[in-house]
Amino acid sequence: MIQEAHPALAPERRDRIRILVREEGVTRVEDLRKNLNVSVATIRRDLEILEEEGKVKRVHGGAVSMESRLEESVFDDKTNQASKQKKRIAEDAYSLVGHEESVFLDGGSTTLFMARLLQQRTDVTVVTNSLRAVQELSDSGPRVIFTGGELRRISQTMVGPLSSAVLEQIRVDKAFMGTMGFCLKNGISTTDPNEAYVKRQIAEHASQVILLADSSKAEKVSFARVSDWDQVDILISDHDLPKDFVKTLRKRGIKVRLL
Amino acid sequence: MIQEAHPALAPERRDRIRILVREEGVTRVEDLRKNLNVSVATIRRDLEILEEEGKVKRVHGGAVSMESRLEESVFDDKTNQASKQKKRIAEDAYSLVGHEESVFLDGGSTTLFMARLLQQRTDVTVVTNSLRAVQELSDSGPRVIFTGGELRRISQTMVGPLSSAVLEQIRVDKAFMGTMGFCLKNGISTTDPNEAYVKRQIAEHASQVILLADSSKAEKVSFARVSDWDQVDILISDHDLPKDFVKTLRKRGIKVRLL
DNA sequence: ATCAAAATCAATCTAAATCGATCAAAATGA
DNA sequence: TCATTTTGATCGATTTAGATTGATTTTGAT
Repeated sequence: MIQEAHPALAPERRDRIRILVREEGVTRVEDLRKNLNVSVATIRRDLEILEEEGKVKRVHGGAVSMESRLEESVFDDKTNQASKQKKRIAEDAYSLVGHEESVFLDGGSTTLFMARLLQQRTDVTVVTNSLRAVQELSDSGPRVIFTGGELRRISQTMVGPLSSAVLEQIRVDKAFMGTMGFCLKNGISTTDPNEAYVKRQIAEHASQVILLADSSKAEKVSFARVSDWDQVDILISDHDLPKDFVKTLRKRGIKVRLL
Repeated sequence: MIQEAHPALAPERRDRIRILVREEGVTRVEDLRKNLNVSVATIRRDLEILEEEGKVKRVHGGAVSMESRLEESVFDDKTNQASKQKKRIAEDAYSLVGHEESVFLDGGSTTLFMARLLQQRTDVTVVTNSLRAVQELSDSGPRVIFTGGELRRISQTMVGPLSSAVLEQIRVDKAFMGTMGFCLKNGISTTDPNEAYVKRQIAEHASQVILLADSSKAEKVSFARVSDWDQVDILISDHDLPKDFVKTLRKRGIKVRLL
């Protein structure tokens, strides 16, 4: 086996693959092989792992990124474990929506599943800054209030100061929020400061804040800080969440629902 | 089997097909084949899959897009004379959009054609309260500012007091407005008072108001009054507009462009 | 309306690319 | 050193794409 001077460590290589795939949208195995100077077998093994992690979707000849953009496939991908988890969380969250309540729906795939469930309801009011959520509800369903603002294409959400203009004028019973990461020490965080700002503002205008996040987001910290745990009333996650993590949160008075 | 240097991955190719079909409204198999450099058999197989996914509808000789629900009614209908007229008007209106300008796009099918044209531009800012326009521009294109508000399902626009909260904070160089009816005596009118209110507000915040309306709307009066003619700077319509109608408007200082 | 020619389609088959499983070689860490 | 993990190579199995052929649909002329 011939190795180059600086053989990348496995996780490092996988991260490079993930980024390459994300940047291209889709990438073929052969291109990755040439790029990383390893055998196709290695690439395949890496892709297999990345698929389990929900980062990419494997297709014949290569892989499609599941991060950002083209992930219209979140719905299609029924086999994906991560996707199933999100769906379960969304269903549980939906069960919390009471009669004639008003709710806020954040961007992200978990809340998108919720939007789909809310299609059946006509007694509630849904406030959202997620373009996809609005699309789900644009034919029929509840009353829909959309926060305006500037379109952030990567997340398909509306952000920025103009969103605030609308948000300042409303209150909701329950805010269902997604997140990119949450940890005990630093609270909740996401990638974009503008989005973080919108989330923070919503949290302030909601009677109850419900965080939807599968365990893969645990102990991860993103660039933009959203809020501390004292803003959160309920966390809905899954059983892979570390026990002491759950314990600590409950001690702080946060209801934790594990699915 | 002969392969070229960079054969597109199957999902990538299908996505390109989906987009090509969406952009054209309807596309023939043969055109897709030439575009993508694959055999017709492959195109057919792809269309079969896209049809299962509900993205396109297959017809003899090609496929029709099922996305952007408007295709069904408006884009589809290439033979429809009214539709052609609207497209011409939209193209003329688009030619008025200068470099780095900010424009407002109203709801309605004519402005939707404009949205489609604006997809290519990245130097402008588009403000709109039309959900469909945002959908057109959600993948790529100019900066998009969406007015928030309550979703009015029938027109797929955002209306109500919350829209105002955003509109009050912005100004545009040009506002492109559709209408349900316009007549010399009563000015411009539309069906819904909420929408009329939004239009009025936009007109006040635009340096130039450009009315897009084919001649079928002439001398029609709808329920909700939008504004008088003195608000309008340019009218783009077609040659079927009565001559004295044009004359009177020009006398009042309104530029009239007939196509 | 009817028919025939042309175009398009669906089904089948073949070749090529890709994949998954397995095993051997290499690297890693105790 | 030896055990463990990681990587690379091989080979039969699977998937995909292109070509062919007969069936179906559309078109245009009567």
